[in-house]
Amino acid sequence: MLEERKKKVLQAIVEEYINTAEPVSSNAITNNYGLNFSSATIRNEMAELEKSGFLDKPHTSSGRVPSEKGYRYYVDELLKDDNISLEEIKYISSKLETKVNEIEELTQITANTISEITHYTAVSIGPKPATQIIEEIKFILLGNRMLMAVIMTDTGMIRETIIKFDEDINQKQVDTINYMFNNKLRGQSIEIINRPFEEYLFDEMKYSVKVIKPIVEQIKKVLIEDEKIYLEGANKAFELPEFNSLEVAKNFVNVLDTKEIVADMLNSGIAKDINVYIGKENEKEELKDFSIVTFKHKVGNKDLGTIGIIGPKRMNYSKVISVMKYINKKLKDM
Amino acid sequence: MLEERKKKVLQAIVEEYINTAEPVSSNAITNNYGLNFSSATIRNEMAELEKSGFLDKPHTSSGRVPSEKGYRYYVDELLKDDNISLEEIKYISSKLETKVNEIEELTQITANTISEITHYTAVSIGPKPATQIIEEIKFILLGNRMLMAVIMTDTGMIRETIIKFDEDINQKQVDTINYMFNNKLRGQSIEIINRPFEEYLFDEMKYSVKVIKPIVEQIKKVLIEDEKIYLEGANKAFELPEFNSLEVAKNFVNVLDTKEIVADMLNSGIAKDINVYIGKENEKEELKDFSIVTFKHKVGNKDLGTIGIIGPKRMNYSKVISVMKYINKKLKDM
DNA sequence: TTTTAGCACTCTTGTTTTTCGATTGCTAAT
DNA sequence: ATTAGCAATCGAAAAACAAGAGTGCTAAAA
Repeated sequence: MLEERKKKVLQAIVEEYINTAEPVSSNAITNNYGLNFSSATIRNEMAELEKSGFLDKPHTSSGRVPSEKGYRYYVDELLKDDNISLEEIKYISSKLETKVNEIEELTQITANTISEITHYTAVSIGPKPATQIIEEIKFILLGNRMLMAVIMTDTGMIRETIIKFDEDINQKQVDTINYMFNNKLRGQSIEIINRPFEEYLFDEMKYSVKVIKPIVEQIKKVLIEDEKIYLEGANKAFELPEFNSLEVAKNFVNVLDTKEIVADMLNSGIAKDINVYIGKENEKEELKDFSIVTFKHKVGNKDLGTIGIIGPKRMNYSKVISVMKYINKKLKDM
Repeated sequence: MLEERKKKVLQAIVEEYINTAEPVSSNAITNNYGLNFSSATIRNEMAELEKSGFLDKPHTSSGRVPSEKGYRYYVDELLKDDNISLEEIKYISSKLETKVNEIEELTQITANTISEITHYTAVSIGPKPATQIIEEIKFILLGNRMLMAVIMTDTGMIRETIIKFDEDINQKQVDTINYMFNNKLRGQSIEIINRPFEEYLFDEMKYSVKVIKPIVEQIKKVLIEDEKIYLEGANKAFELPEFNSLEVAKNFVNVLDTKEIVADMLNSGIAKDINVYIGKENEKEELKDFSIVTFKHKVGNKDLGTIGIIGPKRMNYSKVISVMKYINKKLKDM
């Protein structure tokens, strides 16, 4: 679609801009990026790239800046995804070999690793409840009026929650509850918990609404409503020049502080393992000044959690995507 | 120590500055705050207050700003701690009446409430491990190679963690572990876990290092190393004019991102229920531009968690302290 | 003795003007 | 098709200026 030289010019401008955060002049990329032409020639190419929407110009007499279309073309067609050094590979390996006890811990460590290598802020979230199957559920009596429920799913996720009662319960009752719930829930999708709780009542009606209802409600809360979101390296963003704008900085803090935005950001884009959203491509208005790269940690069809990198549109896509691809391979091997 | 009128002037300047964030001129406080004097008189007082270190002047021809000494005097001597409205009281009550299952949840809700009412950022941390007594510890077998340990303490804190093994364990073994650990740990301070793990070995040596060691290590990790910190309303700070300075904003995000700073900030100052640290009074260099007010949630001598408010030195101490005092009373009644 | 009116002086803030330099687009030569 | 050359454009930084807010001091008033 673009001639070879135009591609080179676009790539040069994107990469130069990613490095410098300054509008790129025709002079800056001549005799570089394999562009052995005079600045005048480059200028002509730049003018045409601007006309077709790949570049923007902050003002008449300034250099060029990639437009969102420009970034998109770069990401889709020009970017190299082997931008990862031996040291980085070693570092990743050492981090991922940490012994973890739970799947969500691994997702967190991965997010932390990506953040450290790319110097962008990372957020992570556990697997989506809807896709998970309940493998076992255990009730443990704590004291006389407290029950802990531990739910294990097929993805290796373990969630626990505490339920308090107004009256004493004994071990025999707990055994029955254990049996009842496992009978109803084992092998079912987590979503089943959304059904009216009456369904959990036994015919015998031994265990009344008083006992069953709070259990179901609490399990629902912890499994479906309470999406745990982890944040890594929020302060890293403040080193970037785009954060000299109060407006942008404020917006950023706001986004990270709003759970719903982050959750949405991570949950959109189911298609691929790695998804890139550039500026206004993001559904959420609040993210229009940022780029997001999400990475779905999957094994087969099983969703094990999602990690997102949030940074300026002038993000080092090549580095981020390279690291994610490498980690993806690494995790699949584990 | 200060004459009555000087106190009034100081108070007026502190409160005016808290409201406006602008240096306070002699004119601004005449015929106000009970100061029915001409601006010239006030000017003389201000000059003397400055000489004795209670006020600062950004430059020769500007109004006055409280110094840290000024704020300190205000907090210690002048501040009113009944700065709380009926609506606020109602709101607090409704929030604190939420049914919680765990002590740390209550601390979080309290932090959230304080943050919402004062519009400052709140951080919270659970009770200090050192002060807690282990009441019970339960081990639950999950699958064949995983153990969940649930530890309950006298403060109502419940912590759970998962331990993975390389080989199968059976229920009988779990029962023994249960018995062993409760035997050793029940009624002891959490700190006991810091002792060399060999002490947990039975004479019979039935359960080898292989089993005991990972359990002790994991419990140690979750109880002592892993201080859970919660953050409420980080974005609120960005509404304040002092955060227009990139420097300050950056510092702030950095502080909140560094667990150790926050933990230290919350753990210092054991003396009173409510502690105020103004600017450089904070031990940590990073906090020198901020004021911290911490609130220790205690029942008797038992530490149940700490909540901290972080904001500009120009903090509304009166509001913050009033709210905390009210909440303190309210919590004690529960 | 205390308070206040009056005024010169200081310093910040905001605005306008000027300067400087980077970069472009176009034209004409290569 | 490429490039050298150059006028034109615009922003960013510096300089110059004006306005205003506030002080400190002095001398008069209470």
